Amino acid sequence: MSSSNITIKDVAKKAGVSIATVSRFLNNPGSLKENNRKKVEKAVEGLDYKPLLYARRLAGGRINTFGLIIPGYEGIFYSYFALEILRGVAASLDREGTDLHLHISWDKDNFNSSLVEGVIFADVIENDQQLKRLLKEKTPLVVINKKIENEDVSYVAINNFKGGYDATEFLINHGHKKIAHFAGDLRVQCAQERLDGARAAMEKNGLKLLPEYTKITNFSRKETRENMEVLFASSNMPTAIFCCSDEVASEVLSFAEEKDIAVPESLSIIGFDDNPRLSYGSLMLTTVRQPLIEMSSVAVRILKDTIDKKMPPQRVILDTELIIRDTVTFLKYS
Amino acid sequence: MSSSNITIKDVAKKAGVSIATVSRFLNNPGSLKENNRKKVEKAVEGLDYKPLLYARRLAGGRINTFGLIIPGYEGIFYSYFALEILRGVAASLDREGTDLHLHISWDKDNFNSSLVEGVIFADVIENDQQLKRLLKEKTPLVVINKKIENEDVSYVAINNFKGGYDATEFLINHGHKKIAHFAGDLRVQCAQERLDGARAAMEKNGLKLLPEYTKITNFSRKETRENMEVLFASSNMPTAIFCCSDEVASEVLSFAEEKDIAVPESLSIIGFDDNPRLSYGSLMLTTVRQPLIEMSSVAVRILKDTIDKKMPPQRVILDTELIIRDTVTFLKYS
DNA sequence: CTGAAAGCGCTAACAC
DNA sequence: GTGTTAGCGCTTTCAG
Repeated sequence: MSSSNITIKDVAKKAGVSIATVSRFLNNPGSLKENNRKKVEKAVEGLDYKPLLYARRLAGGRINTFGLIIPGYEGIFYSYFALEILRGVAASLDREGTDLHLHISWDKDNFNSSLVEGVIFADVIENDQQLKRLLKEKTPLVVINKKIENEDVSYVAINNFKGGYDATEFLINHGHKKIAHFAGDLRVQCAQERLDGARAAMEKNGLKLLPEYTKITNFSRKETRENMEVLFASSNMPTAIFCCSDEVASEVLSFAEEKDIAVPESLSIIGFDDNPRLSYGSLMLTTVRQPLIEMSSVAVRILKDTIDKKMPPQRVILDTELIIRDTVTFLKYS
Repeated sequence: MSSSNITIKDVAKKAGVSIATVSRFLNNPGSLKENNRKKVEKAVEGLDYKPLLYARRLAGGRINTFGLIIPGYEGIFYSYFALEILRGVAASLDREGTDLHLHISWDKDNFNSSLVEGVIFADVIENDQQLKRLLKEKTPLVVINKKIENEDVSYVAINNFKGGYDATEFLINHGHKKIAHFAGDLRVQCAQERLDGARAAMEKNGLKLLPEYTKITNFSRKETRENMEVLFASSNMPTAIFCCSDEVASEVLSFAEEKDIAVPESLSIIGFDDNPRLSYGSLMLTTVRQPLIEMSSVAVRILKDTIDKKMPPQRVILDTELIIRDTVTFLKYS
């Protein structure tokens, strides 16, 4: 229905060769005699012929398309993280002349890998089964943002633990002791790791991350606000908050503004992401940068290598970077 | 290589029926006898069978995938427009259980439609040939953001002329006469239409959009700045600028801040897009909102209708809305 | 309602 | 180098 109807046969007839020769022209032009190559080339162009990729694929050929699976998990598709990964992957693939098949994955696991040559997971959240299935089907794949240790699979992630550690220690070095952490959904690996890092930094410095200062926001603005309200109502506000994401930090910032809590004088804040939305204006967020674009391009590179060169799974961990801006200050001893 | 290897044959054997029956089960389960349906169902689940979509497609079946083509045109993939269309289309398709095949289109026209059932163009910029080709191939398609009048093709666009007109008239109604327009690349239809609208509003009110106040920014921050510098160096600054995009308006805003030009007191500004990035903070941008998400979902619906119900091409024009915020004020007569 | 069989357009042995 | 031919896994007549 949606094809131009000209097939390899038409090209063969017009060029006066067999369909096998046309196929060879398509896949390995160098193997043709100059003379034939020209004839076929002319025929292909004259007919504006494009091979039917699914037929090619069925016969064992390449289709030059990678899949990108983004977990349906809450608002992740609207998160800075997901969009940036999407951008990065799309840009990298574009450079390679590969197309992108995007799949938002809910609980159904209805992704059919037959339309792609390999798959990139933008994190794995509650879709481990899907990952396992694709692995079993021998689909070449690479996971971004989650370290999968119990399977033989490529991943590219960041050192969330160190990111959390550094941010928290930075706060401690500024004299803070009453430090809170607004964590993400702890079922999400990076959230747990950031929390672990924060906790480790506290303990390393003879402090403790108090339970009443450890709040689960699930990366959500709404839950962030609820937690801020609880904290604010208590008579025991922390002097600094390390947040699991810039989005969460942004909500803390708004809350502080509403309640006239001076930032950073009365409350220091650190985010996580380096979302450009929060890097300009009169109060720029101090945050932990994660190299999302680089993660994407590394993932694409790895996937290409596993497909083209049948390279074994690779595991890459990239570093975060603390970006120091306006929202942290030395604690005033009053 | 990336398939689970279980085919319709295996299912048929396990269920004790013919492959034709399995095929029927897949496409129209209602046509089977209760008894057989159950047997096949059990076999499919037991084997974790997923049909190979390319084989299905080759045999004439459905694959449930739409293509989205975004022009490679400069930084469009990084624009608010493109990302929002992408989001909107992805969200709509997700609701329908349809997958998305994303293609960034450069000058090569190497998009192969055989992997999709229909195509959505996020604007058409210097890839008219591609559009024509797909049309010739009878690929079901719909164009977003460009009115294609000389072909029989569906589109969903907005009334850019009216958007430009309203914005400019709003400025005029605030006493402005020295109004500038920072236009986009005029080869892009919406840019031309916004300019036309601005010009019409001026003339309707006995004014004229002066050549020296009509600047081509090509939607780029850099060119916006260059134009601002020229304007600023001249002794004849406008009192208001209507910009072709929020991005451009944002650059004007930055420039004004740097040069201590008070906004809106000395310079009123209107953008176009309603990019949320500029809708908060201490100075919120007055702008023309275009319903990008709605455009996306309408496009998806039209495409589905043309494929499923073979509906004829549809043309939809949505309205813009002037969002009044902080950056326009009445001109002070000094 | 079900089975047999003929392709869909292409690639990949296998001969020549 | 090139042509012939046998499938790839599925849908779809066509009989029964």
